[in-house]
Amino acid sequence: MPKVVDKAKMRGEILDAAMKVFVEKGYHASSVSDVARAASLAKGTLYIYFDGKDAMTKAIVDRHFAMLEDRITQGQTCETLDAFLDELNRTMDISTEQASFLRVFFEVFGPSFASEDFSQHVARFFDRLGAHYANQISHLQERKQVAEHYEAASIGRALASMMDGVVLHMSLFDITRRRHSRLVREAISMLGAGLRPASASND
Amino acid sequence: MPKVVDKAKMRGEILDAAMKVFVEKGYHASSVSDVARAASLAKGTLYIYFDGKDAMTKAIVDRHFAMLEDRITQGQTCETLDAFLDELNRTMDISTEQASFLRVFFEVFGPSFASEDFSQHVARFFDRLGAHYANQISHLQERKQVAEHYEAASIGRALASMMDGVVLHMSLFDITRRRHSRLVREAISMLGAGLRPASASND
DNA sequence: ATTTATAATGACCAGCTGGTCATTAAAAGT
DNA sequence: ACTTTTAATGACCAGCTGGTCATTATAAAT
Repeated sequence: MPKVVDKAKMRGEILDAAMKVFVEKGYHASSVSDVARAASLAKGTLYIYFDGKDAMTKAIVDRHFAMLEDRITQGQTCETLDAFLDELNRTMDISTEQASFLRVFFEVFGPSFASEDFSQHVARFFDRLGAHYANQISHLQERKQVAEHYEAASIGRALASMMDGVVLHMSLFDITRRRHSRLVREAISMLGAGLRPASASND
Repeated sequence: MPKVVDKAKMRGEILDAAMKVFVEKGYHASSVSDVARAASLAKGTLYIYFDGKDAMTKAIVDRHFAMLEDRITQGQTCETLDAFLDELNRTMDISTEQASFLRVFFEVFGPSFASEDFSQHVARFFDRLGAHYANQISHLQERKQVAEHYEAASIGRALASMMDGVVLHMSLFDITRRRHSRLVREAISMLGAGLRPASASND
C-alpha cells in the first residue's frame, strides 16, 4: 500500500546533481540547499537519502573510484612494451568530466574534510594502480621487453604518480587537449626508451 | 611620536601562524579567530594587516611560490645529463613543511576559492618550471647528452608535471621517505635512460 | 472511496562565520 | 608629565550553514 521509489536510482540522481553543483560553484562554496535545488528536491529530502553533506561527498568519491577501479581491472596483461605504453597513453587520455571531478576532488581531499580512512582509501587506490603497473613491468621483464635491472614495484608506483601528475596538470591548469596530447606523446616516448633494454629500437 | 611596528615582520608572523593552523586543522575548517589565537592577536588586528581570509591565503601562496621560484632561478645550466638528473632528484626531495604546504594548497586550490588569476598564477609557475627544464634539455641536446628527436618544450613541461605528481603523492599519501627515495631513484634512472641518446651507457 | 505506510516538504533552529568599529593601550616626541 | 598618533582590542552583527521535524502529498492495496 505504501508509496514506493527506486532508492538506488534516487541516490544516483542526487549524486549527479551534487556533482554538477560542485563543479560549477566549487565544493566548499556549495550548500546543501544548492544541491537540493539542482536535484529539484527539498533539502529535507536529501537527508532521507544521505546522512549529510559529508556522506554525500564520500558517496561521490566512492562511486568515481569504483569506476576507475573497474577500468584498471579490465586491462589485460600486456605482451609487448608497446602495448603497455599504449595502456599508459589511454590512462592519460581523460575525459572532460573526469577533469572536472579532479578539480572538485582536490578541494575535498584535504585536512578539513578527509578522514583518515578516506585518505587511505585513495592512497590504496594508487597503490593498486602502482601494483598493476608493476605486474605489467614484471611480466615484460620476463619477456625481455623491459630492462631487467629495474625494480618493478618501485617503477610501477612511480609511474602511477607520474601519470597522475600529468593528468592533474591537464585538469587543473588550462592546458589544451592539443598540447596535452603532444606532452603525453613525448613523455610516453621517453618512458618507453627508458624502460626498453639496451637493444632493439622502435623508431 | 606615534607607536610604530615593523609591519612587514608582523605580516610574516601572521602568515606563519596562519599556516600552522591550516596545516593542523585544515584550511576550510580554520576560522580567522583560530588564526588570531595562534598569532596571539585579536581578530580585529588581523584585519589591520590583511583585507580578509582570502587575502591572507593569497599572501601565503604567493610567498611560497616566490620561494620556489627563487630556487629554480638559482639552478645553473647543467653541462651533463647526470647533472640534470641530479637537479631533478633534488627537486623531488622536498621537506616535510613543503609537504604540509601542498596538503593545504590543494584544499585551497579549487573552484571555491581560486580566482581566475590566482589559478593562472600557479599555472604559469609550472609553465616556467617546464620552460626551465626545456632549456636544460635543449642545452643538453646540443651537447649530445640527450637524444635529439625529443621536442624540448614538450618534454620539459611533461617533466614538470611528472615531478609534481611524484612530490604530490609523497605529500598526500603516507609514503615513507625510504620508499619515496627508492621510487625517485628508479624513476630518475628510467628518465635518464629514456633521454640519453642511443650510445654511451652510464651504469 | 478509503485506508495506510512511506516519501517529500520547507519553515525553522542553533551555531558559527567573516568582518566591523567604538574604545583602550602603547610608544615616541615634547 | 603630557600629548599625539598609530596599534590593538574584543564585543558585536548580519548572514549563512548544516541539519531537524511536524506536517502534507503520494501511490498502492483494499
